[in-house]
Amino acid sequence: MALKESDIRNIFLFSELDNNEIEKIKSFSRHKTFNKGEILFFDTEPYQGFYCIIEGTVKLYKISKEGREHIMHIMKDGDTFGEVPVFENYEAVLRDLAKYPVNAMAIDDNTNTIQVPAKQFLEILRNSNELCMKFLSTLSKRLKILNSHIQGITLQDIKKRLSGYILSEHKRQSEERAKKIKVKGLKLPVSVNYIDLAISKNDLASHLGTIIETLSRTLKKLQDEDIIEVNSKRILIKNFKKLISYSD
Amino acid sequence: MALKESDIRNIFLFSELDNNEIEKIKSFSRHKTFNKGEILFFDTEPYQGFYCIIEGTVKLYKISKEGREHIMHIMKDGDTFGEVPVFENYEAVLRDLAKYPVNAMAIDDNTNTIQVPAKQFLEILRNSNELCMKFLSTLSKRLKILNSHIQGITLQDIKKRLSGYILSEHKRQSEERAKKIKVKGLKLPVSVNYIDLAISKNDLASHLGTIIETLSRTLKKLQDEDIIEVNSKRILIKNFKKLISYSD
DNA sequence: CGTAACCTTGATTAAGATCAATTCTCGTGG
DNA sequence: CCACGAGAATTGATCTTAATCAAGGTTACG
Repeated sequence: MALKESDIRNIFLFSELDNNEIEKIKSFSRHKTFNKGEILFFDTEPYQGFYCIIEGTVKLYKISKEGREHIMHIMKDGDTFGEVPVFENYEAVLRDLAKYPVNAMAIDDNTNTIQVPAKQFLEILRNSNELCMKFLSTLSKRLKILNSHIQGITLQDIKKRLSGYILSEHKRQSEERAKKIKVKGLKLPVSVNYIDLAISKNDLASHLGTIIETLSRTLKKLQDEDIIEVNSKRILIKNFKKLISYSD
Repeated sequence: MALKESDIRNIFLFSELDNNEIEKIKSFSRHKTFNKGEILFFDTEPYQGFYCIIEGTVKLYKISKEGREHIMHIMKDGDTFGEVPVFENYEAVLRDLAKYPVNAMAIDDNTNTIQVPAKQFLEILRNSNELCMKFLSTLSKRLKILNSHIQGITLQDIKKRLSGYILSEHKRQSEERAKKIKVKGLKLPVSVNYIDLAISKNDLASHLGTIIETLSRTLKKLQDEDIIEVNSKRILIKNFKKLISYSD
Protein backbone atom coordinates (compact mmCIF):
# COMPACT_ATOMS: atom_id res chain seq x y z
CA MET A 1 0.00 0.00 0.00
CA ALA A 2 1.45 3.33 -1.06
CA LEU A 3 1.69 6.35 1.20
CA LYS A 4 -1.10 8.86 0.72
CA GLU A 5 -0.64 12.59 1.09
CA SER A 6 -3.68 12.76 3.37
CA ASP A 7 -2.07 10.23 5.70
CA ILE A 8 0.95 12.48 6.04
CA ARG A 9 -1.15 15.57 6.62
CA ASN A 10 -2.88 13.85 9.51
CA ILE A 11 0.43 13.68 11.37
CA PHE A 12 0.44 16.80 13.58
CA LEU A 13 4.08 17.50 12.77
CA PHE A 14 3.52 17.62 9.04
CA SER A 15 0.08 19.19 9.02
CA GLU A 16 1.22 22.58 7.76
CA LEU A 17 4.06 21.76 5.41
CA ASP A 18 3.82 22.82 1.77
CA ASN A 19 3.28 20.24 -0.98
CA ASN A 20 6.87 20.31 -2.00
CA GLU A 21 8.05 19.30 1.47
CA ILE A 22 5.36 16.64 1.80
CA GLU A 23 6.53 15.18 -1.53
CA LYS A 24 10.12 15.04 -0.31
CA ILE A 25 9.15 13.31 2.92
CA LYS A 26 7.02 10.85 0.98
CA SER A 27 9.92 10.09 -1.32
CA PHE A 28 12.36 8.92 1.32
CA SER A 29 10.05 7.59 4.05
CA ARG A 30 8.98 3.99 4.42
CA HIS A 31 5.50 2.73 5.04
CA LYS A 32 5.40 -0.07 7.61
CA THR A 33 2.54 -2.07 9.11
CA PHE A 34 2.70 -4.08 12.32
CA ASN A 35 0.43 -6.57 14.03
CA LYS A 36 -0.29 -6.79 17.73
CA GLY A 37 2.81 -7.81 19.61
CA GLU A 38 5.24 -6.99 16.82
CA ILE A 39 8.30 -4.92 17.65
CA LEU A 40 9.02 -1.63 15.88
CA PHE A 41 12.40 -1.33 17.58
CA PHE A 42 14.35 -2.32 20.68
CA ASP A 43 16.38 0.10 22.77
CA THR A 44 19.49 -1.87 21.86
CA GLU A 45 19.02 -1.32 18.15
CA PRO A 46 20.93 1.15 15.95
CA TYR A 47 18.85 4.24 15.27
CA GLN A 48 17.20 4.28 11.85
CA GLY A 49 14.85 7.23 12.13
CA PHE A 50 11.64 8.19 13.84
CA TYR A 51 8.09 6.91 13.41
CA CYS A 52 4.69 8.49 12.83
CA ILE A 53 1.48 6.57 13.45
CA ILE A 54 -1.13 6.82 10.72
CA GLU A 55 -3.45 4.46 12.55
CA GLY A 56 -3.06 2.11 15.48
CA THR A 57 -1.42 2.00 18.90
CA VAL A 58 2.19 1.59 19.99
CA LYS A 59 3.58 1.22 23.49
CA LEU A 60 6.97 2.70 24.37
CA TYR A 61 8.51 0.86 27.28
CA LYS A 62 11.60 -0.07 29.22
CA ILE A 63 12.52 -3.41 30.78
CA SER A 64 14.57 -3.88 33.95
CA LYS A 65 17.32 -6.45 34.34
CA GLU A 66 14.87 -8.54 36.33
CA GLY A 67 12.37 -8.45 33.49
CA ARG A 68 9.88 -5.97 34.88
CA GLU A 69 8.34 -3.68 32.29
CA HIS A 70 7.33 -0.05 32.54
CA ILE A 71 5.32 1.68 29.81
CA MET A 72 6.50 5.27 29.37
CA HIS A 73 3.98 6.25 26.73
CA ILE A 74 1.06 4.99 24.70
CA MET A 75 1.17 6.48 21.20
CA LYS A 76 -1.86 6.77 18.92
CA ASP A 77 -3.02 8.11 15.52
CA GLY A 78 -1.11 11.21 14.46
CA ASP A 79 1.60 10.83 17.11
CA THR A 80 5.32 10.83 16.46
CA PHE A 81 8.00 9.10 18.50
CA GLY A 82 11.68 8.25 18.50
CA GLU A 83 12.70 11.75 17.36
CA VAL A 84 14.80 12.53 20.41
CA PRO A 85 18.11 11.09 19.09
CA VAL A 86 17.90 13.36 16.02
CA PHE A 87 18.32 16.44 18.21
CA GLU A 88 19.95 15.02 21.27
CA ASN A 89 22.79 13.24 19.61
CA TYR A 90 22.89 14.54 16.11
CA GLU A 91 26.55 13.65 15.54
CA ALA A 92 25.96 10.07 16.64
CA VAL A 93 22.96 9.78 14.30
CA LEU A 94 25.02 10.88 11.30
CA ARG A 95 27.69 8.34 12.16
CA ASP A 96 25.15 5.55 12.76
CA LEU A 97 26.15 5.23 16.39
CA ALA A 98 22.88 6.31 18.00
CA LYS A 99 20.41 3.90 19.59
CA TYR A 100 16.68 4.08 20.18
CA PRO A 101 15.91 5.42 23.65
CA VAL A 102 13.09 2.92 24.40
CA ASN A 103 11.45 -0.24 23.11
CA ALA A 104 8.40 0.09 20.87
CA MET A 105 5.73 -2.57 20.32
CA ALA A 106 2.45 -2.42 18.38
CA ILE A 107 -0.51 -3.28 20.59
CA ASP A 108 -3.20 -3.06 17.89
CA ASP A 109 -3.40 -5.22 14.79
CA ASN A 110 -2.70 -3.37 11.54
CA THR A 111 -0.81 -0.57 13.20
CA ASN A 112 0.08 1.60 10.27
CA THR A 113 3.23 3.73 10.44
CA ILE A 114 5.68 5.85 8.50
CA GLN A 115 9.37 5.53 9.25
CA VAL A 116 11.24 8.76 8.50
CA PRO A 117 15.03 8.35 8.09
CA ALA A 118 16.91 10.88 10.18
CA LYS A 119 19.60 12.05 7.78
CA GLN A 120 17.42 13.14 4.87
CA PHE A 121 14.93 14.60 7.26
CA LEU A 122 17.47 16.85 8.92
CA GLU A 123 17.94 18.76 5.68
CA ILE A 124 14.27 19.60 5.44
CA LEU A 125 14.24 20.54 9.12
CA ARG A 126 17.09 22.99 8.75
CA ASN A 127 15.18 24.92 6.09
CA SER A 128 11.81 24.96 7.75
CA ASN A 129 11.28 27.15 10.75
CA GLU A 130 7.65 26.04 10.73
CA LEU A 131 8.68 22.42 11.16
CA CYS A 132 11.12 23.31 13.95
CA MET A 133 8.37 25.08 15.85
CA LYS A 134 6.12 22.05 15.46
CA PHE A 135 8.81 19.84 16.86
CA LEU A 136 9.34 22.21 19.76
CA SER A 137 5.65 22.01 20.48
CA THR A 138 5.64 18.21 20.24
CA LEU A 139 8.64 17.79 22.52
CA SER A 140 7.24 20.31 25.01
CA LYS A 141 3.97 18.44 25.21
CA ARG A 142 5.86 15.26 25.79
CA LEU A 143 7.93 16.90 28.53
CA LYS A 144 4.75 18.02 30.20
CA ILE A 145 3.34 14.50 30.04
CA LEU A 146 6.52 12.96 31.43
CA ASN A 147 6.51 15.57 34.16
CA SER A 148 3.07 14.61 35.37
CA HIS A 149 3.94 10.96 34.91
CA ILE A 150 6.82 11.35 37.36
CA GLN A 151 4.63 13.38 39.65
CA GLY A 152 2.03 10.62 39.69
CA ILE A 153 4.49 7.86 40.34
CA THR A 154 6.44 9.63 43.07
CA LEU A 155 3.71 11.59 44.87
CA GLN A 156 0.49 9.63 44.47
CA ASP A 157 -0.67 6.18 45.54
CA ILE A 158 -2.19 3.79 43.05
CA LYS A 159 -5.79 4.74 43.71
CA LYS A 160 -5.00 8.35 42.83
CA ARG A 161 -2.99 7.41 39.78
CA LEU A 162 -5.79 5.19 38.51
CA SER A 163 -8.39 7.91 39.14
CA GLY A 164 -6.24 10.38 37.23
CA TYR A 165 -5.84 7.96 34.36
CA ILE A 166 -9.58 7.32 34.06
CA LEU A 167 -10.28 11.04 33.99
CA SER A 168 -7.57 11.83 31.46
CA GLU A 169 -8.75 8.98 29.24
CA HIS A 170 -12.28 10.29 29.51
CA LYS A 171 -11.05 13.65 28.33
CA ARG A 172 -8.98 12.19 25.53
CA GLN A 173 -11.78 9.94 24.28
CA SER A 174 -14.25 12.83 24.38
CA GLU A 175 -11.94 14.96 22.25
CA GLU A 176 -11.42 12.02 19.91
CA ARG A 177 -15.17 11.66 19.50
CA ALA A 178 -15.63 15.37 18.91
CA LYS A 179 -12.96 15.24 16.22
CA LYS A 180 -14.61 12.31 14.44
CA ILE A 181 -17.96 14.08 14.43
CA LYS A 182 -16.35 17.17 12.99
CA VAL A 183 -14.14 15.51 10.38
CA LYS A 184 -16.24 12.58 9.22
CA GLY A 185 -19.67 13.90 10.14
CA LEU A 186 -20.37 10.71 12.09
CA LYS A 187 -23.32 10.74 14.45
CA LEU A 188 -21.76 9.86 17.76
CA PRO A 189 -22.97 10.72 21.24
CA VAL A 190 -21.34 14.01 22.16
CA SER A 191 -20.88 13.19 25.79
CA VAL A 192 -20.77 9.84 27.55
CA ASN A 193 -19.98 8.85 31.13
CA TYR A 194 -17.74 5.91 30.41
CA ILE A 195 -14.35 5.09 28.94
CA ASP A 196 -13.36 2.09 26.85
CA LEU A 197 -9.94 0.82 27.77
CA ALA A 198 -7.82 1.01 24.64
CA ILE A 199 -5.11 -1.16 26.17
CA SER A 200 -4.98 -4.43 28.10
CA LYS A 201 -5.18 -4.31 31.88
CA ASN A 202 -1.67 -5.66 31.98
CA ASP A 203 -0.44 -2.72 29.94
CA LEU A 204 -2.46 -0.30 32.02
CA ALA A 205 -0.88 -1.68 35.19
CA SER A 206 2.56 -1.35 33.66
CA HIS A 207 1.81 2.23 32.65
CA LEU A 208 0.63 3.12 36.15
CA GLY A 209 3.79 1.68 37.65
CA THR A 210 2.16 -1.34 39.25
CA ILE A 211 1.14 -4.93 38.43
CA ILE A 212 -2.10 -6.39 37.23
CA GLU A 213 -3.12 -7.88 40.60
CA THR A 214 -2.87 -4.53 42.32
CA LEU A 215 -4.73 -2.82 39.47
CA SER A 216 -7.51 -5.37 39.77
CA ARG A 217 -7.82 -4.77 43.49
CA THR A 218 -7.78 -0.99 43.05
CA LEU A 219 -10.49 -1.08 40.40
CA LYS A 220 -12.54 -3.16 42.80
CA LYS A 221 -12.02 -0.64 45.60
CA LEU A 222 -13.28 2.21 43.39
CA GLN A 223 -16.22 0.04 42.40
CA ASP A 224 -17.00 -0.81 46.02
CA GLU A 225 -17.06 2.90 46.78
CA ASP A 226 -19.63 3.27 44.00
CA ILE A 227 -17.37 5.63 42.04
CA ILE A 228 -17.03 3.45 38.94
CA GLU A 229 -18.51 0.28 37.48
CA VAL A 230 -16.29 -2.09 35.50
CA ASN A 231 -17.65 -4.23 32.65
CA SER A 232 -14.60 -5.87 31.12
CA LYS A 233 -13.15 -3.13 28.87
CA ARG A 234 -15.76 -0.50 29.69
CA ILE A 235 -15.49 1.61 32.84
CA LEU A 236 -18.61 3.54 33.75
CA ILE A 237 -17.97 6.68 35.78
CA LYS A 238 -20.73 6.95 38.39
CA ASN A 239 -19.27 9.72 40.54
CA PHE A 240 -17.11 12.28 38.74
CA LYS A 241 -16.75 14.50 41.79
CA LYS A 242 -15.21 11.82 43.96
CA LEU A 243 -13.00 10.65 41.11
CA ILE A 244 -11.72 14.20 40.65
CA SER A 245 -11.14 14.61 44.36
CA TYR A 246 -9.02 11.43 44.36
CA SER A 247 -6.98 12.49 41.36
CA ASP A 248 -5.68 15.67 43.08
CA MET B 1 24.93 44.47 38.71
CA ALA B 2 24.45 44.77 34.95
CA LEU B 3 24.22 41.84 32.58
CA LYS B 4 27.47 41.06 30.79
CA GLU B 5 27.64 39.71 27.27
CA SER B 6 29.98 36.95 28.40
CA ASP B 7 27.40 35.78 30.93
CA ILE B 8 24.87 35.37 28.17
CA ARG B 9 27.31 33.55 25.92
CA ASN B 10 27.92 31.01 28.66
CA ILE B 11 24.29 29.93 28.43
CA PHE B 12 24.33 26.96 26.05
CA LEU B 13 21.20 28.19 24.30
CA PHE B 14 22.68 31.55 23.40
CA SER B 15 26.25 30.49 22.78
CA GLU B 16 26.11 30.88 19.02
CA LEU B 17 23.84 33.86 18.52
CA ASP B 18 25.17 36.92 16.72
CA ASN B 19 25.89 40.15 18.61
CA ASN B 20 22.72 41.77 17.43
CA GLU B 21 20.56 39.02 18.90
CA ILE B 22 22.52 39.00 22.14
CA GLU B 23 21.99 42.76 22.42
CA LYS B 24 18.25 42.33 21.96
CA ILE B 25 18.03 39.62 24.58
CA LYS B 26 20.08 41.75 26.96
CA SER B 27 17.76 44.67 26.41
CA PHE B 28 14.55 43.00 27.53
CA SER B 29 15.82 40.39 30.01
CA ARG B 30 16.07 40.88 33.75
CA HIS B 31 18.98 40.02 35.94
CA LYS B 32 17.90 38.38 39.21
CA THR B 33 19.87 37.02 42.15
CA PHE B 34 18.53 34.61 44.77
CA ASN B 35 19.80 33.31 48.07
CA LYS B 36 19.53 29.76 49.36
CA GLY B 37 15.90 28.88 49.98
CA GLU B 38 14.45 31.73 47.94
CA ILE B 39 11.71 30.92 45.45
CA LEU B 40 12.10 31.76 41.75
CA PHE B 41 8.52 30.73 41.03
CA PHE B 42 5.72 28.47 42.21
CA ASP B 43 3.73 26.18 39.94
CA THR B 44 0.64 28.20 40.79
CA GLU B 45 2.10 31.45 39.49
CA PRO B 46 1.31 33.15 36.16
CA TYR B 47 4.03 32.50 33.64
CA GLN B 48 6.47 35.38 33.20
CA GLY B 49 9.18 33.83 31.09
CA PHE B 50 11.98 31.31 31.40
CA TYR B 51 15.22 31.43 33.37
CA CYS B 52 18.88 30.87 32.61
CA ILE B 53 21.42 30.24 35.35
CA ILE B 54 24.63 32.23 35.12
CA GLU B 55 25.93 30.76 38.33
CA GLY B 56 24.38 28.77 41.14
CA THR B 57 21.95 25.91 41.66
CA VAL B 58 18.18 25.68 41.42
CA LYS B 59 15.91 22.78 42.26
CA LEU B 60 12.75 22.15 40.24
CA TYR B 61 10.22 20.25 42.28
CA LYS B 62 6.62 19.29 42.85
CA ILE B 63 4.72 18.96 46.13
CA SER B 64 1.90 16.51 46.80
CA LYS B 65 -1.29 17.44 48.63
CA GLU B 66 0.13 15.68 51.67
CA GLY B 67 3.25 17.85 51.55
CA ARG B 68 5.74 15.35 50.18
CA GLU B 69 8.28 16.85 47.79
CA HIS B 70 9.85 15.36 44.69
CA ILE B 71 12.75 17.04 42.91
CA MET B 72 12.43 16.63 39.14
CA HIS B 73 15.67 18.35 38.21
CA ILE B 74 18.70 20.07 39.63
CA MET B 75 19.77 22.93 37.37
CA LYS B 76 23.26 24.43 37.30
CA ASP B 77 25.46 26.99 35.53
CA GLY B 78 24.51 27.46 31.90
CA ASP B 79 21.20 25.59 32.21
CA THR B 80 17.83 26.90 31.12
CA PHE B 81 14.43 25.99 32.55
CA GLY B 82 10.79 26.94 32.44
CA GLU B 83 10.76 27.20 28.63
CA VAL B 84 8.17 24.50 28.10
CA PRO B 85 5.09 26.78 28.31
CA VAL B 86 6.49 28.96 25.51
CA PHE B 87 6.13 26.09 23.04
CA GLU B 88 3.54 23.93 24.70
CA ASN B 89 0.93 26.57 25.27
CA TYR B 90 1.97 29.48 23.16
CA GLU B 91 -1.54 30.97 22.96
CA ALA B 92 -1.95 30.87 26.72
CA VAL B 93 1.43 32.58 27.17
CA LEU B 94 0.42 35.46 24.91
CA ARG B 95 -2.82 35.90 26.83
CA ASP B 96 -1.08 35.67 30.22
CA LEU B 97 -2.98 32.52 31.16
CA ALA B 98 -0.07 30.09 31.34
CA LYS B 99 1.40 28.82 34.60
CA TYR B 100 4.84 27.52 35.51
CA PRO B 101 4.96 23.72 35.28
CA VAL B 102 6.98 23.22 38.50
CA ASN B 103 8.26 25.04 41.58
CA ALA B 104 11.77 26.48 41.48
CA MET B 105 13.95 27.25 44.52
CA ALA B 106 17.57 28.41 44.71
CA ILE B 107 19.66 26.02 46.78
CA ASP B 108 22.93 27.96 46.61
CA ASP B 109 23.50 31.45 47.94
CA ASN B 110 23.99 34.10 45.25
CA THR B 111 22.31 32.11 42.56
CA ASN B 112 22.61 34.39 39.60
CA THR B 113 19.99 34.21 36.85
CA ILE B 114 18.53 35.89 33.79
CA GLN B 115 14.79 35.97 33.35
CA VAL B 116 13.79 36.10 29.68
CA PRO B 117 10.24 37.33 29.01
CA ALA B 118 8.39 34.98 26.68
CA LYS B 119 6.67 37.40 24.32
CA GLN B 120 9.65 39.41 23.15
CA PHE B 121 11.72 36.26 23.00
CA LEU B 122 9.30 34.53 20.63
CA GLU B 123 10.04 37.11 17.96
CA ILE B 124 13.74 36.39 18.03
CA LEU B 125 13.03 32.67 18.04
CA ARG B 126 10.87 32.83 14.94
CA ASN B 127 13.71 34.39 12.96
CA SER B 128 16.51 32.18 14.17
CA ASN B 129 16.68 28.63 12.95
CA GLU B 130 19.92 28.31 14.89
CA LEU B 131 18.15 29.15 18.14
CA CYS B 132 15.31 26.72 17.38
CA MET B 133 17.78 23.92 16.86
CA LYS B 134 19.45 24.74 20.16
CA PHE B 135 16.12 24.56 21.92
CA LEU B 136 15.33 21.26 20.25
CA SER B 137 18.63 19.95 21.53
CA THR B 138 17.97 21.28 25.04
CA LEU B 139 14.48 19.83 25.24
CA SER B 140 15.65 16.50 23.83
CA LYS B 141 18.36 16.23 26.43
CA ARG B 142 15.82 16.98 29.11
CA LEU B 143 13.48 14.32 27.71
CA LYS B 144 16.29 11.83 27.82
CA ILE B 145 17.00 12.72 31.44
CA LEU B 146 13.34 12.47 32.44
CA ASN B 147 13.17 9.16 30.64
CA SER B 148 15.95 7.63 32.69
CA HIS B 149 14.55 9.30 35.79
CA ILE B 150 11.28 7.42 35.28
CA GLN B 151 13.17 4.28 34.49
CA GLY B 152 15.09 4.55 37.73
CA ILE B 153 12.08 5.22 39.88
CA THR B 154 9.90 2.51 38.37
CA LEU B 155 12.39 -0.26 37.66
CA GLN B 156 15.19 0.07 40.20
CA ASP B 157 15.36 -0.15 43.97
CA ILE B 158 16.97 2.59 46.00
CA LYS B 159 20.41 1.01 46.15
CA LYS B 160 20.54 0.94 42.36
CA ARG B 161 19.22 4.47 42.02
CA LEU B 162 21.79 5.76 44.48
CA SER B 163 24.59 3.88 42.72
CA GLY B 164 23.49 5.35 39.43
CA TYR B 165 23.39 8.84 40.89
CA ILE B 166 26.89 8.60 42.34
CA LEU B 167 28.27 7.44 39.01
CA SER B 168 26.47 10.10 36.99
CA GLU B 169 27.62 12.79 39.41
CA HIS B 170 31.15 11.48 39.13
CA LYS B 171 30.89 11.83 35.37
CA ARG B 172 29.36 15.30 35.55
CA GLN B 173 31.91 16.58 38.05
CA SER B 174 34.76 15.18 35.98
CA GLU B 175 33.51 16.99 32.91
CA GLU B 176 33.04 20.14 34.96
CA ARG B 177 36.65 19.93 36.13
CA ALA B 178 37.91 19.30 32.61
CA LYS B 179 36.03 22.38 31.41
CA LYS B 180 37.49 24.59 34.13
CA ILE B 181 41.01 23.45 33.31
CA LYS B 182 40.43 24.21 29.65
CA VAL B 183 38.68 27.55 30.03
CA LYS B 184 40.42 29.09 33.01
CA GLY B 185 43.69 27.19 32.85
CA LEU B 186 43.29 26.15 36.48
CA LYS B 187 45.50 23.40 37.73
CA LEU B 188 43.01 20.82 39.00
CA PRO B 189 43.46 17.08 39.33
CA VAL B 190 42.27 15.58 36.05
CA SER B 191 40.80 12.49 37.60
CA VAL B 192 39.63 11.83 41.15
CA ASN B 193 37.80 8.91 42.74
CA TYR B 194 35.29 10.88 44.76
CA ILE B 195 32.28 13.13 44.37
CA ASP B 196 31.31 16.14 46.44
CA LEU B 197 27.60 16.32 47.02
CA ALA B 198 26.39 19.60 45.57
CA ILE B 199 23.03 19.30 47.31
CA SER B 200 21.83 18.46 50.80
CA LYS B 201 21.08 14.84 51.64
CA ASN B 202 17.46 15.80 52.05
CA ASP B 203 17.37 17.10 48.50
CA LEU B 204 19.23 14.06 47.24
CA ALA B 205 16.67 11.79 48.90
CA SER B 206 13.84 13.79 47.36
CA HIS B 207 15.48 13.56 43.95
CA LEU B 208 15.89 9.78 44.24
CA GLY B 209 12.25 9.39 45.18
CA THR B 210 12.83 8.46 48.81
CA ILE B 211 13.33 10.10 52.22
CA ILE B 212 16.43 11.03 54.13
CA GLU B 213 16.29 8.13 56.58
CA THR B 214 16.25 5.58 53.79
CA LEU B 215 19.05 7.40 51.96
CA SER B 216 21.13 7.35 55.11
CA ARG B 217 20.64 3.61 55.53
CA THR B 218 21.38 2.93 51.87
CA LEU B 219 24.62 4.94 51.97
CA LYS B 220 25.58 2.89 54.99
CA LYS B 221 24.86 -0.37 53.20
CA LEU B 222 27.13 0.63 50.29
CA GLN B 223 29.78 1.64 52.82
CA ASP B 224 29.46 -1.68 54.69
CA GLU B 225 30.00 -3.47 51.39
CA ASP B 226 33.22 -1.46 50.99
CA ILE B 227 31.99 0.12 47.77
CA ILE B 228 32.04 3.72 48.98
CA GLU B 229 33.22 5.72 51.96
CA VAL B 230 31.19 8.69 53.16
CA ASN B 231 32.78 11.74 54.80
CA SER B 232 29.95 14.23 55.22
CA LYS B 233 29.65 15.79 51.76
CA ARG B 234 32.41 13.77 50.13
CA ILE B 235 31.75 10.26 48.85
CA LEU B 236 34.86 8.26 48.03
CA ILE B 237 34.32 5.56 45.41
CA LYS B 238 36.32 2.52 46.46
CA ASN B 239 34.91 -0.02 44.05
CA PHE B 240 33.80 1.32 40.67
CA LYS B 241 33.10 -2.13 39.25
CA LYS B 242 30.59 -3.06 41.91
CA LEU B 243 28.99 0.36 41.77
CA ILE B 244 28.56 0.00 38.01
CA SER B 245 27.16 -3.49 38.38
CA TYR B 246 24.56 -2.16 40.82
CA SER B 247 23.57 0.74 38.60
CA ASP B 248 22.49 -1.57 35.69
C1' DC C 1 29.85 27.20 73.40
C1' DG C 2 25.07 27.17 72.49
C1' DT C 3 21.54 26.40 69.35
C1' DA C 4 19.43 25.17 65.16
C1' DA C 5 19.75 22.53 61.18
C1' DC C 6 21.20 18.31 59.60
C1' DC C 7 21.92 13.46 59.89
C1' DT C 8 21.80 8.73 61.85
C1' DT C 9 19.79 4.83 63.97
C1' DG C 10 16.15 1.88 65.83
C1' DA C 11 11.34 0.05 66.13
C1' DT C 12 7.11 -0.30 63.90
C1' DT C 13 3.81 0.01 60.15
C1' DA C 14 1.84 0.04 55.63
C1' DA C 15 1.52 -0.21 50.68
C1' DG C 16 2.08 -2.87 47.29
C1' DA C 17 4.75 -7.02 45.22
C1' DT C 18 5.00 -11.85 44.91
C1' DC C 19 3.30 -16.44 44.89
C1' DA C 20 -0.42 -19.54 44.17
C1' DA C 21 -4.88 -21.02 43.07
C1' DT C 22 -9.15 -20.25 40.68
C1' DT C 23 -12.32 -18.23 37.56
C1' DC C 24 -13.63 -15.77 33.54
C1' DT C 25 -13.61 -14.83 28.50
C1' DC C 26 -13.35 -15.70 24.03
C1' DG C 27 -11.77 -17.71 19.75
C1' DT C 28 -11.39 -22.21 17.36
C1' DG C 29 -12.49 -26.51 15.68
C1' DG C 30 -15.43 -30.48 16.03
C1' DC D 1 -23.89 -24.99 18.98
C1' DC D 2 -21.00 -26.72 22.22
C1' DA D 3 -16.55 -28.06 24.24
C1' DC D 4 -11.95 -27.08 24.82
C1' DG D 5 -7.98 -24.59 25.87
C1' DA D 6 -5.25 -20.51 26.30
C1' DG D 7 -4.74 -16.12 27.77
C1' DA D 8 -6.64 -12.59 30.81
C1' DA D 9 -8.36 -11.30 35.15
C1' DT D 10 -9.59 -12.07 39.99
C1' DT D 11 -8.85 -13.30 44.64
C1' DG D 12 -6.41 -14.79 48.76
C1' DA D 13 -2.22 -15.47 51.73
C1' DT D 14 2.21 -14.01 52.59
C1' DC D 15 6.43 -11.33 52.12
C1' DT D 16 9.39 -7.25 51.20
C1' DT D 17 10.73 -2.73 50.71
C1' DA D 18 10.67 1.47 52.17
C1' DA D 19 7.78 4.98 54.87
C1' DT D 20 6.68 6.61 59.30
C1' DC D 21 7.45 7.60 64.02
C1' DA D 22 10.62 8.56 67.62
C1' DA D 23 14.90 9.53 69.82
C1' DG D 24 19.51 10.78 69.95
C1' DG D 25 23.87 12.37 67.83
C1' DT D 26 26.79 15.68 64.73
C1' DT D 27 28.01 19.65 62.53
C1' DA D 28 28.26 24.35 61.41
C1' DC D 29 28.08 28.82 62.58
C1' DG D 30 27.09 33.02 65.02
